[in-house]
Amino acid sequence: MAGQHARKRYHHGDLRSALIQAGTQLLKKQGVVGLSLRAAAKRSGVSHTAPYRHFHNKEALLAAIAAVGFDELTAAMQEVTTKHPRDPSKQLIEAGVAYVLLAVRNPERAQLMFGGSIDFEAADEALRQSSRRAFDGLVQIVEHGLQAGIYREGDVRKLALSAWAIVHGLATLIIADRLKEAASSEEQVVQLTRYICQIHQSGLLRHKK
Amino acid sequence: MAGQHARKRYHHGDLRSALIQAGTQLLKKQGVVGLSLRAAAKRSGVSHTAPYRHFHNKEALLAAIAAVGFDELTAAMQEVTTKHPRDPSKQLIEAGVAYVLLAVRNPERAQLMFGGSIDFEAADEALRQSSRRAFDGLVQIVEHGLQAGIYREGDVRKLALSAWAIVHGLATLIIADRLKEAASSEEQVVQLTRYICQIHQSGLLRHKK
DNA sequence: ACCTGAACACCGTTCAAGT
DNA sequence: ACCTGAACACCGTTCAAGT
Repeated sequence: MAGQHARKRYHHGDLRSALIQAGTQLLKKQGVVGLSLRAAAKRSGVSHTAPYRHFHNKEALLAAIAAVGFDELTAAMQEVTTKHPRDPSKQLIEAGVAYVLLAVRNPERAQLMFGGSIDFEAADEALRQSSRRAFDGLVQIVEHGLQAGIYREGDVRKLALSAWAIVHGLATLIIADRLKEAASSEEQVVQLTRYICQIHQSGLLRHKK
Repeated sequence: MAGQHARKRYHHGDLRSALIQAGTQLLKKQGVVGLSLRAAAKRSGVSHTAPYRHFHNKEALLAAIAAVGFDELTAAMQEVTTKHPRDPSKQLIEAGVAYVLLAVRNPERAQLMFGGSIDFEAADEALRQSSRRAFDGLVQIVEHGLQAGIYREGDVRKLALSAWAIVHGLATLIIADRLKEAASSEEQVVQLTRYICQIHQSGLLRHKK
């Protein structure tokens, strides 16, 4: 009879986590539009003003949900790096694949992370760090390539930015459903991402003219 | 004394255009969040239900605003092509610059165009065409390069997609304020875009190993 | 044809009050 | 400390009714 998501104690216990979880579920099921503070509160069995004890406003909840995504992304990058040690070329390609896969597997959350609904300048320090760590993972991979002498000379961060831009663009285009025919199955997405990343990496390489 | 945006006739005359214009202004001033059907109606001097005579729902107004952006993008691409005839390499770089500049000069609208708030699959045929034409402009530029024999062999659309992804990603990152230090002035944006596009294009070129 | 006003079911946010 | 309920100023959308 009791609400399935409600807790019975007056003090919830861990409302903050419950709201993040409820928000993530709402996001997955109803999209960014269906993610409201009031709905997350209801789902957590709490009044619609309770969230304000834990989040300054709606954007703070969105930021917390996005931060989880950036942490997962950072973890995925590190996994790729350790999985292919001493092969910076493969690291870069597979980091790209990981980036795009994370997006297509949770497009609603990716839209939150990448879609511009969150003002990163004004955001929580926690979110800023989470998102920066993800980019730093990419910078390190490019750094490996530079140290191995396979890439052209240049500012590491700018070279890494070019890699970031191409996977970010691809991920964004896919989740915006702009590439329906070219990237419908996950397998197609992986193949396409590898192809695109290889073109890019070939631009990064030292070449004899 | 009369509302500055109001018209006096019972029939507005061109409410559809007025709403698109009002919406575009609201978007520029208040961001996507401030763009409501009710606010656009008020600004056009009309009741809050009048827009439904011209737009099936809110998303249809958003789509109409975005379509203007895609048409401008297509025009910018064509301008680049005619400005640098018989130089597909320069065409590709400058098309990238045009793409990114269009975004940074109207970031709110770009967020609408690229941010995933619009479901392109379900959208108006007009919007679908507008956005496809913009991509086709890029495909043509890559096609020129292939015909000139400067690029590696490959599926035109996939090669063009790689170019699309990198400028799209760069534009998206910039308007999401994720590149504050590297791209604050418009001049910096142009330089950075050229640099990134050159790396990418170098990956597209035929190379002697 | 085109527009209005009332109504409905939602929002985010604030604030005095309760436990 | 943490939570509630009422209140405010908004939304998008529908629908009978007006010109």
